[in-house]
Amino acid sequence: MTRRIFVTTALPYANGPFHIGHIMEYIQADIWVRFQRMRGHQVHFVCADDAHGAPIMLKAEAEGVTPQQLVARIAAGRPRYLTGFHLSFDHWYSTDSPENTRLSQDVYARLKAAGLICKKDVEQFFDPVKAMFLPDRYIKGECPNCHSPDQFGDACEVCGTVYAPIDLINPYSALSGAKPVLKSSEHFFFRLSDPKCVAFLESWLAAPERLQPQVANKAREWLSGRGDRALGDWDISRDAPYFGIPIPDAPGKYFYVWLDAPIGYLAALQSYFTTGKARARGEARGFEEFLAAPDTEQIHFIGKDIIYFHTLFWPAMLRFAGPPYKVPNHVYVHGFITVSGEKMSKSRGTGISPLRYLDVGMNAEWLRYYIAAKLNASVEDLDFNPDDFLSRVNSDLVGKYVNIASRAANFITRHFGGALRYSGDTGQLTARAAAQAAQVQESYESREFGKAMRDIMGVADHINQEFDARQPWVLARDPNRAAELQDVCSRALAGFKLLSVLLAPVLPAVAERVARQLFGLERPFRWSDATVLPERVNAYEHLMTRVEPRQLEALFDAEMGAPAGAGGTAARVAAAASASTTSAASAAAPAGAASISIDEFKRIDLRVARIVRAEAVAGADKLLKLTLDLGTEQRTVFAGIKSAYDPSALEGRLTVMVANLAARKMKFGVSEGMVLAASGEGAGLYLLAPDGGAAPGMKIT
RNA sequence: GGAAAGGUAGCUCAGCUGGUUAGAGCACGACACUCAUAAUGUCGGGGUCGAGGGUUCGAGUCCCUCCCUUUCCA
Repeated sequence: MTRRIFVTTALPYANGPFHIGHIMEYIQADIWVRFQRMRGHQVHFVCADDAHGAPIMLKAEAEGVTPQQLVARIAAGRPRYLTGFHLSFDHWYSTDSPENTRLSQDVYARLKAAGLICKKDVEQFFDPVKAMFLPDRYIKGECPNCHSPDQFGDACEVCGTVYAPIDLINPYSALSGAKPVLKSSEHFFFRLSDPKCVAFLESWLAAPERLQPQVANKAREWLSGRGDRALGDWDISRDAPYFGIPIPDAPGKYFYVWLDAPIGYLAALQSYFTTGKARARGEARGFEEFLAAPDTEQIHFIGKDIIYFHTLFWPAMLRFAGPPYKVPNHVYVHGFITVSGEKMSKSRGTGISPLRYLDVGMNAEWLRYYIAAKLNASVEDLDFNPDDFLSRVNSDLVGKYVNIASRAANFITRHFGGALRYSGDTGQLTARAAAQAAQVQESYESREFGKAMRDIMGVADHINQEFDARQPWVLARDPNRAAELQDVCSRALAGFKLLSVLLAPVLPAVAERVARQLFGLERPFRWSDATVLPERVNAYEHLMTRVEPRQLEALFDAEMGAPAGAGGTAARVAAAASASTTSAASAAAPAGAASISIDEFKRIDLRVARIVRAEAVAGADKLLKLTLDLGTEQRTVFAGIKSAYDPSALEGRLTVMVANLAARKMKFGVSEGMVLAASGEGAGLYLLAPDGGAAPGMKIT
């Protein structure tokens, strides 16, 4: 039976380019989608830019453009990523669209008719200069707990206390600097706490297989909260000025961006239908009929940071809006991606830049494979480790997989003109392939991609072993054993075809080249090709190059300029990152980008350190290897100060180091921080030193 | 503070409902091989499965306590 599947990824907020977290989510969903399509199922894979909300409005204002212009500019940059990483979305749309306006207002009207909308007065901070209510992130002030200055209105970044903006001491507007005043306004609420909502969600969450167990548990926890953790109603309105969708019959009121963002999934789907693309995919029904159909599977891939919205608000909205709206069949949640074990910090950088990855000439399919190899169906985080990436991609993809075609096809081309021929019984061969394909199929279906990749590489190992055992290079020297040689190579190439089919969801471009060029098919692989023995091959052309360490260096090095005296100890920028839709926390950059706040400065752990040993580095003309004593520990730091200092003159001196700089592997060893030095236009480097009396380990504030 | 997930070889990770000497890949060492853009094969070293208790004939796998990491608390 052909499944009809409507798949989305989380809508990315349109205030900036994609980061590696977005790309990871899209790759995960894309692999699953391609797998389903290969199985012959009908998949409609859509996404959209999440365009509304205060951060975009304010960012546009700061840039002197309209929000629409800002969003259009961001949207214009999307295709490069989508094609670059082989992401097979059928349609990419925007929440700032007529479809979304109509759908959002429709859903709202239905919820209102169902008695699930209520109004309450809310007292909020108001910026008298900008004449607008301030979101929490745009109010700053002194933390009521630890008294750190310049903290955001929702939580203190220094001590971690969570509070309301009203609790801040000496609050000020991050937009105008003005002192905000409390002002009351009528807000609209979605009555999530209504008993019928709660009852519905309890049963929805209880459906087996609908959600990962951890996710369902988390949602249940929220649902059954007591006391101050009790389930609250959801504030869905914002006052003008606001970039969003107007609430019908409520002048000056707009839907909160999170109300219309998930509805954007449906708006994108509708636009996809009206542009005729759904028909092209073989869907004859109209948008509403498709959406309402019981056999339509609605599946959302999201990051773990937006579980609340997708497992409580979203299904409840859909359920009580009624047909044609239908609740999601599955919400599949993934963790974050970290880089070298560190998470991203928005104030420190954005991790691996996906565009830079492409620009330095790295192959998108390497990343797709690497991510697939480390993904499973749980909500766990995934780490991008450069060394691991290098060895994994090179040995699995080039050494094991691609190599099979290379070593076997050459014999066939040279000795048999491309013809494959199998001696003896091939039933066992196809039966084994069928069993292996079935196992991998199950892993793809359940999003256990790591297991799928392990199993596939196990198959590749097997093929290599059998090939080796029969020593075709020896057979090739004996004309009497030609049939044997042909059999060995044919079996290896049948195996290679099997592998290519199994890897096709992950490596779509390579698989298509294999299908068309090597095996002469006139279409890409289908899943059923896995067990069809090939009959001939064309001359082998190389399919994939190895990852060069140099490329990884280029990927990371240029992320940040190397500060003077640091000998290139630029931090390997960490990246966590979910591909989330609007986060209430996504604040706009403060005007005057060059300045940083005190809390950003405080992230840098500067310490007094004693240089206990300084030595020249063999083979490096600028570097000195320093051993620094921090009082409690010793660090090795490579510093580019050889031109200015004689090593022996440094020993015993006190200086200042950055103690929390991510360790960086250099040619000569690992540098665990950097020392600070001054330099001007000309030659000359001047190491910083504290006044007398300072001791190693002291913090510089 | 409340809650969740995780802590298994140098690295990245498998280990389902408890059952023989704890597995894979990479890295490392030795050997073999030479068809392959130095790929492949064989063998090997290496882990008191975060710590400590407990249940059990038997625990990485269940229970308790603690430590560490990450995350969520709209």
